Amino acid sequence: MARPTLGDVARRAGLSPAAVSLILNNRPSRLSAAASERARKAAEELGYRPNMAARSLRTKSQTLGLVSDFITTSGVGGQLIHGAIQQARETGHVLLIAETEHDPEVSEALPQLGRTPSGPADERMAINTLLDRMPEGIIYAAIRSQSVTLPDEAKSVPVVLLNAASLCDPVCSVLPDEYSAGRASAQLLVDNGYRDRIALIGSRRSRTRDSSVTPTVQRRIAGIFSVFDENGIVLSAEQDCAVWDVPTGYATARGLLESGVRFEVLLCLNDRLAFGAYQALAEAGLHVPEQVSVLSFDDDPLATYLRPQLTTFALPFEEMGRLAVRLLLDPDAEKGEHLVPMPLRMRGSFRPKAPA
Amino acid sequence: MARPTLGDVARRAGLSPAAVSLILNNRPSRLSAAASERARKAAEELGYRPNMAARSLRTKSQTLGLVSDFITTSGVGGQLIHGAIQQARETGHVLLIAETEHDPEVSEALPQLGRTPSGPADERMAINTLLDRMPEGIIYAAIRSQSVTLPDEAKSVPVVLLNAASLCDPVCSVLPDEYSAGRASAQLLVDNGYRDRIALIGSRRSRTRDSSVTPTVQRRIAGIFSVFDENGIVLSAEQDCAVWDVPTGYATARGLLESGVRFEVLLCLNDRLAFGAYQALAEAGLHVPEQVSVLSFDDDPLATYLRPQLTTFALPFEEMGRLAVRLLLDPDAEKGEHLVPMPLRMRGSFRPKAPA
DNA sequence: CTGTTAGCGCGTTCAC
DNA sequence: GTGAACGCGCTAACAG
Repeated sequence: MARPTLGDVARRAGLSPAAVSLILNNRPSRLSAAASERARKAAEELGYRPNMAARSLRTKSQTLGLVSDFITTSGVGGQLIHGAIQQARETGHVLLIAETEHDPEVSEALPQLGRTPSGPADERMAINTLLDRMPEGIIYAAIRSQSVTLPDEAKSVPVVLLNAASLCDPVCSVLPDEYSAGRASAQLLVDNGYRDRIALIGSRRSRTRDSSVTPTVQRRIAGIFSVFDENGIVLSAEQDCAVWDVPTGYATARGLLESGVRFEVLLCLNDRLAFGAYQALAEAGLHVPEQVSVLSFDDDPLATYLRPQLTTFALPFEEMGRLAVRLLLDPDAEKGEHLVPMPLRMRGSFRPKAPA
Repeated sequence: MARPTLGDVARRAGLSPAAVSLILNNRPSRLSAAASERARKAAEELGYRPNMAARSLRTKSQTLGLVSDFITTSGVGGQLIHGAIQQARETGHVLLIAETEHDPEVSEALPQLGRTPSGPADERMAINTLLDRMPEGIIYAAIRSQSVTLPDEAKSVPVVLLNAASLCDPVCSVLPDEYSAGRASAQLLVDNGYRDRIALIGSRRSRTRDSSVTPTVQRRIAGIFSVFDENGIVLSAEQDCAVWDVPTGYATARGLLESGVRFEVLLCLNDRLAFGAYQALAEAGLHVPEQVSVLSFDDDPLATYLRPQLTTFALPFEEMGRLAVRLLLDPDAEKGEHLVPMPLRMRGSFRPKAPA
């Protein structure tokens, strides 16, 4: 009743294990067609499957490691993993997952330093636990860090950074194309007739400690302003937000409304801010999109909960997960940043400017 | 530069690999203290770590498999995985994750049958891919099925069902304690003075095809009514909902308001319904909790986005993940259902009944 | 007492 | 077509 081994198959086929191995792996050899036939038949009948643990000792393990510090956070970790699993499966690979108990406070306190050179202890531990299983490569996923420094341990196998970049190590890293999405959002306004009465919520002129905001979103902001600048557009209002969460969105939008500034478009730098803004707009009796169009980023699940649903540029987490696996398995993959487009989810909160 | 092996350590310590193995594993043996010292020192200096792939051939793999059909869904998969990883780490185990491409439509179409006896092909494939790595056990997580039938493949190692139950196989299964939570919600109303003017949104008197609703939530409903019945409480209104999503919550609550039924408490059977209800209440100019207290289930991330924040009974996914791993590793674990309490998250949407 | 050798577990690969 | 070695670690039997 135990799992059949190569030896079992060989015995049944009247061959040696070596012969069966060659046959089942389609190795070039001069084994007779009859022998091949018998071997395959025996394997089939026994339901033989090679033991990967044993095979790993000599060849590839067909296993990839994924280390992350945010599987639990914000629900998006799931999408990233989902994409990676899907892609891995296409090549018969399986994902081994570990989490670092990354203390957000610590990494927030040292934003410029990134991490200490050798990496925190538990991070090294997590990576080592994976390496012990001989993965073919490791995906290093992070949410709170722009400049990751890889622990030495990680360098013994191919590494791809997921949602993170490294300043020191020459590795592949997969990131959302924030800059292009920023540009696209501004361009969308221009193309639809909006040139003034545009308000923006969530800029980061001042330093912040909000751990939920990835440094890469600075590119989002840069993209937005690059298009506005090119078109000579000046914002009616630009509100800094220290934190990108719902209460802040509410408070900021409310402040904006009370200030008396008029605007027809509200560009929110993420969906949670937009959610808060919706609450403030509703309170003020303003209708979306009739009186105010709202545009946002992230495509958080809540974007479709809102009424009207939120038009937003999606963080392409699933596709990022897939790409990370592809890069990991591709020996010719170019080092450096690989940007994944952030697709526009056009929904009810946005409409073209009404003719004057 | 290659990873040091047991042989490397032995050579450096001037011992045989066998001796070093005995020492590093703290096996009872009569090796001298001096030899132990040397072996440990050599291992330390080389940064030796045993190769789990090789070790798996002889002993335990320290690896657990997790198969699921919903990692990607609703963001809660992450919490389940998070809990499992945490618990696994405490015993030095690592998680191997696979996803089945489970077609919701198919399983919805056959609710009574569960799954076909042998399980869908890709599910078996996923399980086999895991088994090839010799895990010590497998966690089988599902979201859309009450009565799972395990593929034969899964029976060669210990199995724990996570968020699923089986009618045919005698296995451990981990479930949220929906019945108790249902009772607790109704009891909370009673204890706070509410005996009438209670409306409920989301009951399931009629059949449904909503794939987002686990059959176990029937217990949630049963729990609620058990307490109401015990206390002779009759609902002012009870609204069926075919789907438990935001638009349905909105439409249902709106219908309720338009019907003219008066209520001081709105008991929603999940947070998405509650979210929709909030929208309808706001439109009608009703304030939460001053005029209507709202109580719900799930503790979806959006529960804290709402204003006021939603009082809700949380699905204890992280703890469920932990428990699944504990049960898997405990040879004495009792078969059958293991229920995890659903803790009350008391927030702003609920307040005791005002004295008359 | 102290430590080693030989063989196992499973699949792959090379020399014959 | 096969025997034997190998990858790595564990353990029963054996030798000093």
